[in-house]
Amino acid sequence: MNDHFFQSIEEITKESISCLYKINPSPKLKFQYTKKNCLGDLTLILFPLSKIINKHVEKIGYEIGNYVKNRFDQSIQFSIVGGFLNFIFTNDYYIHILMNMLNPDFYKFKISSKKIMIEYSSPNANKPLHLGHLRNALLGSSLSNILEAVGHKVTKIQIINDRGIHICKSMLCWKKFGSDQTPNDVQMKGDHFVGKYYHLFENLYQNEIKHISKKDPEQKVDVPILKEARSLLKKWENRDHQTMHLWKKMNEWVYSGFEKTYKDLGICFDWTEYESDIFQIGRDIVQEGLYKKIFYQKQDGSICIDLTKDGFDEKLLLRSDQTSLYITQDIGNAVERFRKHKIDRLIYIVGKEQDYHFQVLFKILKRLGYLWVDKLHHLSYEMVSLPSGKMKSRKGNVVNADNIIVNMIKIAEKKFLKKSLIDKKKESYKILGLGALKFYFLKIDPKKEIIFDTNKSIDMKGNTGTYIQYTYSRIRSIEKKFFDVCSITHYDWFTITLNTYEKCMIKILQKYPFVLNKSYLNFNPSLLANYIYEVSKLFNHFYQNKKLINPKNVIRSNFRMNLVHITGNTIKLGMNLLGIDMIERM
RNA sequence: GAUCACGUAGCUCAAAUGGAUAGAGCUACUGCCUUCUAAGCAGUAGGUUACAGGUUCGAAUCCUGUCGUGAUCACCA
Repeated sequence: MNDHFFQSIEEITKESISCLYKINPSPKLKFQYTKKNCLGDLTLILFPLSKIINKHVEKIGYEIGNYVKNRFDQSIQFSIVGGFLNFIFTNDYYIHILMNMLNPDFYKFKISSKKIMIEYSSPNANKPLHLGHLRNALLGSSLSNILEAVGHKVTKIQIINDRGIHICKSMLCWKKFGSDQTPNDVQMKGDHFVGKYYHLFENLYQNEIKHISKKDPEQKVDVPILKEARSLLKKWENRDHQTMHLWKKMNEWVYSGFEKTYKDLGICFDWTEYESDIFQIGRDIVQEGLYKKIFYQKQDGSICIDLTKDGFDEKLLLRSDQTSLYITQDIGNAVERFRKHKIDRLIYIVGKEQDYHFQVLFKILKRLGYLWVDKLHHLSYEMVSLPSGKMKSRKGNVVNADNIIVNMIKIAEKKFLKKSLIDKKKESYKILGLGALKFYFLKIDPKKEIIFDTNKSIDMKGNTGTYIQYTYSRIRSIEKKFFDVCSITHYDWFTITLNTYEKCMIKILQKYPFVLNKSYLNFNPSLLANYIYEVSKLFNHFYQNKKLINPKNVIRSNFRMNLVHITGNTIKLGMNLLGIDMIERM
């Protein structure tokens, strides 16, 4: 066997250029996978080279092509179309690739090994998680998996907003109208229970401001119910015993509700931060910045930074009464996270409505002179909306995550009962329903809006989680069948002439590390999701057109089973990184 | 109004960061189960990539402008 088989064509091509044209260091080469309808497997784009070498593209193509072909002892062929040098793998080369993939090392990556902290989900402690949180949490969770898969050490955190006026609103209403009921008394999830009182407040408030004239909007802040909420906040700030007790109690209800939702979704965190613990941090840094004249103090005592030179406005960092703001906390928290945990990167998964906030935050930290500013990343994602438009809590059209989860599982059960589901278990419906839901959310590019139609629910055909699940179960079922009718032989595959389906499968399976890396570099799980779909689709073409098991041709059946097995593993590996469980039979 | 993001088939989404003839699924119609799982496969139909310029060997992708949608523009979070 020749070593060249496991050396990449890219490397040999690079070598050819320094050898043939004496260019050092060799220029960045533009490789791509050959387009579907062109002959070939890997393509080198010659236009940029032609400029550097100052020769006609075709001439360069022949020279490089021949060099590579010879170095691979003719097991790579090539053709030139326009400015594209297409390398064509021969039969043997494909078989070598397959054998390479059978080595478990193919799936072990150490692309990079950094300590990365990733913050996601981060809900308010006064209502259940909704579709927006669902997208956020699924993104964060799967991205964490992807980061780990390429070798990073990942710390997953959520930060719960458990203090402030909005928390006092639900507390107030429970005090007034809750008649001492607990979630248990009414058989409700704790977060839904508390959310009920939060919405009650909003309704009462809307009712009170209805009569306020538009000419005097300032009156809105003076309506009785809001005054009451503010006085409760004051009590909380003064650590009034009763208020603290109620606050803790209600928060615990909410957290137990969150826990259930997260558990259903298979989402977890390494730890949770609470704003009530950290909202004061950052004040020292603001004082320090003031001392260093990076910030300035206004007449009323408030502290600001002027960011107009950077295209932003003036930003308030500490109120005139010296209380801190969200940004104050975020400054302090970022500094703390780097100092305490010695992290190399910090990723915030937060919706795009906070793009400006993060731009300003990063700019302020830069002005303060922190060198790790470029290690911060805000992964911004578009909103989830309904066909009727945006979800707005005031409009009352917020779809909570629990309802969707329950609904999906129900749909799965209903649909699958009609089919010949082999594993008629509750657990299977759950996996199938949630898998469809998660895939639906993750296959879409984070920066694109998701329009979620609860009536249409989620498709089970075509580019869906269910399609992939079905393909996977089919694969496992074929493997079982194989052992019933065929025996295992040793590799003797070089006598086999591969057909197009087999070549396509090998080609796409070989892309897995490339796709995973791309997914990581772009912080984008949708790339992986779309790839898994592609793998499934190609497999189904293969399956429908070729008989995979044939007891009369044991060698070929063995070869195909190895290919099938790798396909199944790749699908499972990828889906698991998306946070989706797979079932073996359906 | 200003800033930012997005605009691809009737609908939902792709397109290897500037590459070859822009691809899938849904929907509609036509075929394929005595044979490894038909939740599948094969086929037909559907496009001036919002519009107009520009940059170069080459643009859905980069630049400028216009239009449309959304987000942000608090001593809110």
